[in-house]
Amino acid sequence: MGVIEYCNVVVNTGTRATDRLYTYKVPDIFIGKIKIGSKVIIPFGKGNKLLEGFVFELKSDREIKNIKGLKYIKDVLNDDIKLSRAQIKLCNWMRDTYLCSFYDAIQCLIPRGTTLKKKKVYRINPNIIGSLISSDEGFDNENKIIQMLMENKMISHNELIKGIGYNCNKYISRLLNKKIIMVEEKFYSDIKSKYKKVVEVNFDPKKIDKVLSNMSNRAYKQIEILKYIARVKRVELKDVIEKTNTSRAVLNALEKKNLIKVVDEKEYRTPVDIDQIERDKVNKLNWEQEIAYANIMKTIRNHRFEKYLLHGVTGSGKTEVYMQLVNNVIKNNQQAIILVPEISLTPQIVEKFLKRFGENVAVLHSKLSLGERYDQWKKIKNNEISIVIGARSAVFAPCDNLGLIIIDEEHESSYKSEMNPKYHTIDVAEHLCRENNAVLVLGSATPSIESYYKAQKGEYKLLELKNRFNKNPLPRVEIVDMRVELEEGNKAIFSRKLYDSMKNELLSNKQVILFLNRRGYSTFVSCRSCGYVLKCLNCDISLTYHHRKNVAKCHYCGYQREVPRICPECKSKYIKFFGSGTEKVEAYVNKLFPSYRTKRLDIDTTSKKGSLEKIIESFGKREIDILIGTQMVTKGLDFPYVTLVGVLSADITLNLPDYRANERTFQLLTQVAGRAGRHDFEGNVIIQTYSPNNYAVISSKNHDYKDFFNKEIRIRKEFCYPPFYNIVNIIVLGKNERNVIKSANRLFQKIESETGKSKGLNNIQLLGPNPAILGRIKDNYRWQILLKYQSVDHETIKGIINYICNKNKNKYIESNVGLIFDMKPYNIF
DNA sequence: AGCACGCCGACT
DNA sequence: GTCGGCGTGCTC
Repeated sequence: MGVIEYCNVVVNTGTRATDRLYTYKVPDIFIGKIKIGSKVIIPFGKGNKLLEGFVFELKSDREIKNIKGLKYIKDVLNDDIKLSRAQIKLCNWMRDTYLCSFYDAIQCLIPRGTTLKKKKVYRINPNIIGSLISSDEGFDNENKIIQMLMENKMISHNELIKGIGYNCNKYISRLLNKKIIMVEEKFYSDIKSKYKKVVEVNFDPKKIDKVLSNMSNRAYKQIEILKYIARVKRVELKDVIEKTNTSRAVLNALEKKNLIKVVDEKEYRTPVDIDQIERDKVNKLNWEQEIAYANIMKTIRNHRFEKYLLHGVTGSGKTEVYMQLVNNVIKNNQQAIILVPEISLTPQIVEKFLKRFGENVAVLHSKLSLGERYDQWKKIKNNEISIVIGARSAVFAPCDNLGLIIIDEEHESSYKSEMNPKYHTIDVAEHLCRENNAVLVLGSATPSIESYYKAQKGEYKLLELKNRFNKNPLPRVEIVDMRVELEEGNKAIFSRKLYDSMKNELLSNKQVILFLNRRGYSTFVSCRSCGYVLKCLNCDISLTYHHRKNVAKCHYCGYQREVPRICPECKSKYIKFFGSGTEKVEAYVNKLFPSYRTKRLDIDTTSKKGSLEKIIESFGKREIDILIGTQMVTKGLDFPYVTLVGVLSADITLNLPDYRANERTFQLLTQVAGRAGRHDFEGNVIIQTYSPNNYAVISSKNHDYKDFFNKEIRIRKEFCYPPFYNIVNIIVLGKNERNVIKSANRLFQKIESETGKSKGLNNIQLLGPNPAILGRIKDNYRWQILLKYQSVDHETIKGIINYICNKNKNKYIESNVGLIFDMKPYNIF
């Protein structure tokens, strides 16, 4: 191989149109310094605009076909963010898997705020600087600008506005025309590394007496410092000054005498105050935990890639298993990533890890500042931290030495990104573990149908924890048929059973959690008398009620119908859209139980920073008797005095316009029920519903996951849903509605003909093009095309979509019409 | 995205 | 005969 003189760069132009590698020549000064993954500045396009890019490949002259006409790399930013080879591999994999651009993928892997921005800076034309004085009299503002530029060599546009005012543009352009001043563009980033000054001893500390004997008697402050520094050897500057009661001047004198060294050291901003946290001891595992632990440990020790599904009932002690696995991984000098559905909703698991592992844990959460995030990234990259805990984006933590990824509550939909690229955390984690010969552990009390199916097929190794950690029984679950309540004259949202139980528990000083599920934007049409729900005949999905047109619509295939006046099933007139009215629940509870303390836990009451923690804390201290909450109460809460959980209506999730509605219901009911009776007191759960015979409701009452799985998997097969079939959603969007519709139609036809031509593709369903349910977002019209096909055909279909939509985009798509791909949609909204 | 090239109509 | 409208295509 010849000398590395060329490199292939991904350029950040901000469009998909330039989503490929561009070859640049490496100037001599950068040969050897430029690495794969380096951030570079390159000239691009006709105007040679300077842009940021990342080196994806290095090439020798022999490997480059078309050498003439190449431009040169302008700069290599070695102090900036750098991608590892593994990360570049991950980018390529993401682009291939999710049909996103290189830069979409890169954006996931680097800390936010590190993408360089540009600003205009002005300076005086150096050629005229001598002849400037006393000319141009009478132009006050122009002179003022010149004055400012004489004082500071360079001034940004913003600073000029501050000094002169918003009308400064016209003076600037006059000065530019007269060639008195010049403009140029400068790169900057929102994040700067923070440095601290550190003092180091610069003589042999053992020979301190000799050094001291050479000091003047008058230099008592210097002597003080020398004694101190000989003992500690290295200390932060501000600490020496404080401890020895001296000043910077004294240090300067010592520095001059070469007795100490003052160095800049990168300082990390630490978002968690570790000292405040008391440490926790290792708990002994019970035999079920021990089996799971030993199984996984064996693979970790062998450095083999393997995927485990840890199916453990609520309260079975999965976290303790996680922590002991992590402990072994870090002892091996490897890194571990622990993913949780949402960091703010799972403070208890985060706390457990901090108590066990202290400052070796990086907690990545959405409230970190850009600087904190950047520091954590660098710390992980430099292998100074071994454990990363965070929500889905933490899967991209730059661990070069990965041994283990744990995904807790793996069934949660928050692991699916709804931003571009619309990745699934489990897929990314799987890829990373495969590349690193690491182990992936998916944990859940209610595994997703897809994961459990994979476990059955042997793709995941299944490990089970069937008992609660402290041998407590699972709570007793009762179903209340709300149709009967209506029949017997109770039109209230509380059944008599739930009301009585609440009264009982509260009287004996216990706590109650009420769970209600509010999904404002999607309501369904149902009969309060018989429980009948309007569904799509093709898709077996609840129809969504649209207020404006008074119609019910299918989100999958676009089928729509009028809302009937009387129930087609039982002829009653109680058929209408399912009103949430959930804001009223709190008021209603207050009216029913005026002497008890009630608190609501939802997005409204927890939007303020720290308010969620506050509510949970005071609930833990039993300052609240009744906690009313949305999904937030289903996760992770672990309080001994909670003996009753009431689900106000299982129907809201049961009738989500989604093929996962039953799965979601089973998961939610099981999770929320798991909050009751975790410690010394027995737990009770009451589920109110209009569909008491639904299999999801019944299996969750019986705590029977397998029963639910067996019924659900049959329906998935029958109605052609995952895991047997896969769905792809292509969103066509743009500001011009006519162009969007035109493109969507052309795209649809092309996909139809291409998939028709491909041999061996059976049972493909193409739905659309339909306007997306949220038809207009940020001034963009959105239409969508859904493809449903057998999972085995995924690669073929992906190839066809990529060929039509990316490689030949401008043949079928109008300019300024964009495409977004969702290769595994969770929500068709 | 931007920027140049190019083909067509309006106007000095 | 020239100026400028915007559709088209490329960016190492």
